[in-house]
Amino acid sequence: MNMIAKTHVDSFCSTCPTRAHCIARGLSEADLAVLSNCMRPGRTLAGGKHLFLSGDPATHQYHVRSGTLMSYHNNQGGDEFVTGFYLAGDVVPNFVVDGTHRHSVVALEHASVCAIRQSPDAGTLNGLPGSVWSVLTRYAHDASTRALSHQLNLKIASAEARFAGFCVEMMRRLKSLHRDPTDIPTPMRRTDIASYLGLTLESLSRVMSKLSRRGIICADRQYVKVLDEKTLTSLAPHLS
Amino acid sequence: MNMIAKTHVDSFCSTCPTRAHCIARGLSEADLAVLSNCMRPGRTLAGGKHLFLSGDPATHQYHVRSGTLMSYHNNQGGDEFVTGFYLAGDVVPNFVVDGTHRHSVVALEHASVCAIRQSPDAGTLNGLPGSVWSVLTRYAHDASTRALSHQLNLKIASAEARFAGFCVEMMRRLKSLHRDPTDIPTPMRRTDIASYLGLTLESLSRVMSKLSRRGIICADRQYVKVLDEKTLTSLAPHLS
DNA sequence: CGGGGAATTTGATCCGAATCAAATCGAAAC
DNA sequence: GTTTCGATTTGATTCGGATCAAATTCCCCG
Repeated sequence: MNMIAKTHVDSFCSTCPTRAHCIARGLSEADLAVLSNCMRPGRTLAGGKHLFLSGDPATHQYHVRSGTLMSYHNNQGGDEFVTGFYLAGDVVPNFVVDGTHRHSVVALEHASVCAIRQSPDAGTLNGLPGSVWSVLTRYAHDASTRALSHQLNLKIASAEARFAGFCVEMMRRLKSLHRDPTDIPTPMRRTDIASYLGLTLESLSRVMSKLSRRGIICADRQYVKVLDEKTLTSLAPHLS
Repeated sequence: MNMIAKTHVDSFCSTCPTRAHCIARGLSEADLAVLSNCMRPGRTLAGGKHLFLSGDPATHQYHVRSGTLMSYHNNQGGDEFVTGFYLAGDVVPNFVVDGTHRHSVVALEHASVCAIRQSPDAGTLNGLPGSVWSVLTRYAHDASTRALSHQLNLKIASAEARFAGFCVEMMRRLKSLHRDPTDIPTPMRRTDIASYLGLTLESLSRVMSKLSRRGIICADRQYVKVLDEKTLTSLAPHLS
């Protein structure tokens, strides 16, 4: 994978042209010096080259120093979705499940990025407990992973697929909490679910009625009981 | 605002039922103790109560300890979009522009959350330079803000509004880089933009042709020149 | 300068979700 | 138990984007 090319460390934050607009904006010279200890040398990419590929282990968090990057996700169904474009100063969002990237990032033109390690090297922490570091980086991972996953769901035109995606997503979370995934609690209103899925209340209702008639779910005001998890999952092929 | 209720600090991570599933998962007892110094006492919310409202200053990052929360965004157009649901262990994404929240978060049922300060209190850092802390938290802010903004764009059905939203978003970034916002570089293919917007290549092409005919933009393979920024912005009313 | 192939635009038709409208269900109050 | 109002379901129609198809433009290369 060779995620971080061992290029030379010449100019870092203090000489960076993007300094005023990146996540390190507003820091003093002294702070920048400290920060440099936690950052890795910027990596440069020729247009068309990948920063990382879907499936690579997620070890760093990146932000753009110059150029333009693009991220895209390919599901097993074969279709590909572009999930974002990134200019100088932008953070490249992490879409990580089980420690590996779930989207690929490619340079659209000559570009360079800065990197910060998910698990910092010993010695770079200046006294910061590793636990605090890892929790802070997990914030960034978790929030963007969830948001990107939902983005994919919204790009699916079919109302049925969107609702199935919602159920699959909820089931995943319930599983991770060791709760029964086939009992999806719905303390929110139908209107809220519809709004979340970018559908009208009526469309959502129709989809739910149809799935109920087909014996795939059984909906109640408080719960959605999943009767046929396999079929329901197959209706949301876009979620990898 | 009283964002953090001064409730008593009884049980923290070490006695938390969600401990195994939250962002602090996998940490040792010793690490949890260190982490507790950086965390604020959990806040409990009755169903229907807000964790924060759109417009409140963004001072903390939250994750859910128990219960269910919902986030929603209301733009000036008056319509409201639900942006997410959060269960125990989930990170509540920050949608922050200029230091204030751009979405509201409400408890759907009795819930409790843990909070970590954006700017840590002196004394909680154990020697950690504040710069590193703020950069790490900005990663989380920036990534989820961008993703949530795009989510809103995808919920807009109209192809025209989506493309306008894309342009507005790009213009914002160019402005923050002090580059000419009316010259949007497009090093990506039309297919990529269409995929990003959840449209077909043909629909995107039609929209761009129409806006060109109306004299609002002038598109080239490499650039989109914005001729009438005001009108273009008015076509994307969903982006606040 | 001309040829070839990919990228993009334009056209015609179809389909599914939005919209408008009305009926039914359900929980809380009386 | 009944009333009542909001939440949800169901129905009929409309509209916009997807799809299928074809023309055109733009580059790259010889």
